[in-house]
Amino acid sequence: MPVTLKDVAERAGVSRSAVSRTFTEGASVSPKTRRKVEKAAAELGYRPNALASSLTTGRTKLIGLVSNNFHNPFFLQVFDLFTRLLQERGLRPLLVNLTDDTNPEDTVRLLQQYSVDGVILASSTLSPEFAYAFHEARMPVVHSFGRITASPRLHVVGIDNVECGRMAARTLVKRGYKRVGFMGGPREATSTIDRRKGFLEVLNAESAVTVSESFATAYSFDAGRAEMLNLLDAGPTEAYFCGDDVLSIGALSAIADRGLKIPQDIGIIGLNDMDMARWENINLTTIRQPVREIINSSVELVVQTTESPDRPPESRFYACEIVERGTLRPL
Amino acid sequence: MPVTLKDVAERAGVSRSAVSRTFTEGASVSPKTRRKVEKAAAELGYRPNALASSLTTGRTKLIGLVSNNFHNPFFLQVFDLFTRLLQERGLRPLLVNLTDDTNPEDTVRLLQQYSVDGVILASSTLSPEFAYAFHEARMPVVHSFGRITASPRLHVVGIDNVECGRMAARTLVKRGYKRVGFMGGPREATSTIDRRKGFLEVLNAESAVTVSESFATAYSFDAGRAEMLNLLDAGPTEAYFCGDDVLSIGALSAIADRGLKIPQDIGIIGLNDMDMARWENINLTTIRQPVREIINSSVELVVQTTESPDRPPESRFYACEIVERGTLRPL
DNA sequence: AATCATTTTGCAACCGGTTGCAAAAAACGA
DNA sequence: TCGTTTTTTGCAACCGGTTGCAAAATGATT
Repeated sequence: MPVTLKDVAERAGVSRSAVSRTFTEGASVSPKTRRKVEKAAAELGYRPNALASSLTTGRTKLIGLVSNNFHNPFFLQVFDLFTRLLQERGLRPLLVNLTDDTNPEDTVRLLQQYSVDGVILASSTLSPEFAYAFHEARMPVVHSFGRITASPRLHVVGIDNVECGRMAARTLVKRGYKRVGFMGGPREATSTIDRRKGFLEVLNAESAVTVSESFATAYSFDAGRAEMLNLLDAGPTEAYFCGDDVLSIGALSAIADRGLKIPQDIGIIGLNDMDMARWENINLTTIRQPVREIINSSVELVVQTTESPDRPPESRFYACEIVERGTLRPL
Repeated sequence: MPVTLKDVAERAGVSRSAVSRTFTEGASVSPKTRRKVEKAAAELGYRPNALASSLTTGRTKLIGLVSNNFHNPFFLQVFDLFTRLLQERGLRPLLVNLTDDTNPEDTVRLLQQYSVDGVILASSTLSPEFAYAFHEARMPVVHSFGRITASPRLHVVGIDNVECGRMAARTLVKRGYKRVGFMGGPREATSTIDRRKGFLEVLNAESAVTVSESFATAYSFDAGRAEMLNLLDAGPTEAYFCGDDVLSIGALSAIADRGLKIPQDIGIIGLNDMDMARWENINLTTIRQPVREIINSSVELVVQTTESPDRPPESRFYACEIVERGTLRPL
C-alpha cells in the first residue's frame, strides 16, 4: 500500500536508481530527471523508507537512549535536551527504560537487533561495566553522567563526583558547621560512592568536625524523606550533604515535618541544580552540574564515534559550581 | 562484520530458510535442525536483524511516542509507564519531542520513514487535529491525555476535562468559598479550555459565588508562579482551581512568598495528582487522573489497532477523583 | 563533423532477512 | 515391503532500498 521507489520510478519514467539518487545527498542526477522524479514523488506522496536504506548504507540514524532514572525529575530535563539535540542532527532516540530486571546483555541484544548507530547511556548510578557491555559489542557508546576515570575504557561524559564531594565538604566547613552528615543515594550507585569519598576525604582532615554517613534506598523524594526521618531521630547533626537534589527535597520535607527550621536548625546542600531547586518554596543550596554541556558533548561524542569507531576512549568532565540559595546558614 | 543469517546457515550446514525458520515463531523446523542452527547461532553470536525482517513482515515493533510535555514532571511518570508497558510487549518506543516549530506533517513523515507500527501522542495540550494527521496518513494512532469527544475521529484515551472542571467547582462551593478563580494553562490548550468550561458552567449557576479567570503561559512551575503573583496584586480571591499540579505548585510558591498562609488565606486545588503533589512540603489537594489506566489502555488500543487497522475510532475516558490534602480549608 | 572527456543513466547485484511452492524426507498404514 | 500422507527442507523471488560498473548521452575541443 505505501508508495515505493518503484512506483515513483514508473510514474516518472526513469529507473529506480534515478529515483534513489535524487533522494541521496551528493549523487549524480541531471536537473531534468531530478525535476521529473520530484514531481512524481510529490504526486504520489513518496517517503523513502529509512529502514530499507539502512540495510545497504549501514546507518539507521537511530540512537539508543538508555536510562534507569525515570523517577528523578532531573532526568526529564535530561531527556528533553537529549531528544532535542539528537533531533536537530537528524537522529532518532530509541528509548530504553532499564528496570531492575534488565541486564546489560538483553539491552545490548535489543539495540543490536535494531542496528542503532550508537548508544547513550544516561545514568549516574550504573557501573561502568554496564556501559562496557555495549562497547564490547562494538557499538559506539557514551556513558553520560557516568563515572570518570583517568584511563577510561569507554567514552564517559560527566562530572568529577569526588571533587563535588570535596566542594560540598569545604562549603560546610566554611560555614562553620561542626557536626555534618553525608546522606547518599543507593550504596552501590557510583555517584554516591564517589561523592562520599570526596566529602569524607576533606572532612576527615578537619579535626574539629565530626562526620556521619547514611544512605537512602533510591534517588527519590520518598527515600530522602524516609532516611531523613531516621536521621532526625538518631541525633543532632547540623548540616547534610545530600547525594542529589531530589533526595535533598525529600529531606527538607522531613525536616519541616518535625517542625525544624531551615537553615537555622539544619542545613542542606544538594547536587544537580535541577529546575525545581530554584523553586521559591524549595530554594535549595546545591552544586550545579552543567547539564547542557554534558549532553551536548555526549551527543557530539557519540556521533563522532559512529564516524570513526576506533577513536580512543575519552573522559570529558565538566566543572561544577556551588549555587547559593537558602538552605545553608550564611557565611 | 556482524553475523548474518548466511553465516549461521553455512556453519550449521543448512539453508538460510532453515535458519530464518528457527527464529520465527511457529515455523516448521525439525528438532534436529533447530538444534544445529541454535548451536551455530550461539557460537557466532547471531542476532536477527529486526529492521531487515520488518521489510518483509511489515512490522517493525517500533511505536512512535510523541509528546510536547518535556517540562512537566508529571510526564516523566508518563514516559516511565509508557516505556515499561511497551517494552513488556516487545515494542520499542521511538521518542519524538515536539518543539514549538515542529509541525504535524514533519512528524508524520519522520515516523513513516521509520515505518513505526503505531503512534502514541501523549499530550494534554495539542489539538485533535495534530493527532488526526497521523490518522490521515493511515498510521494507527492513539491520542493519550487528549480531548474527549462523543463522536471521535480517532482513538482518544483520557479524562473528561469538562467534568473535572465541574468537580473542582463543586468542591470549592462545598467548602463555602465565595470568590473563586480559574487559573488555566495556555489559552489554546484543549485541557485548559475544557476544564475552564466545566468550572464556569457550575459556578455561573451559583449566584452567591463570583468567579474570575486567568491563564498561565505554560503548564510549568514558573508560569504558575508568575501568574499567581499577578493575581495576588489584582485582588482578593479565596480559592483557585489551577489547571494542573505543576501550575498549582508554582502558585503555592507565589502565595508563600507574599507571606500568605495556605489554606487559611487562599485555597488551591490542582489536577493530575502527580507524585510531587503528595510530597509533604506541598501536600496539594488535587484531582487524581488515573494515569496507569490511561496509559495501559492507550498501549492496548494502539496494539489492537495495528492488528485491525479498521477498528472504529474510540474514546475511552476514565473517572477522576478528588484527593483531599492540605490546600483547601476543611469542610 | 569527428574525437575525446565528462556526466548521466540503467542494469544487476546486493543489504539481511521472509515465504510460497515443490521436492525430499520422514512417518504412517496396511 | 510399498504406497500414501505429513512434515521438513531448499530454491528462488521478494521486501525497499543502494551502488559499482559499463553503456549512453551530453558537452567541449579541434
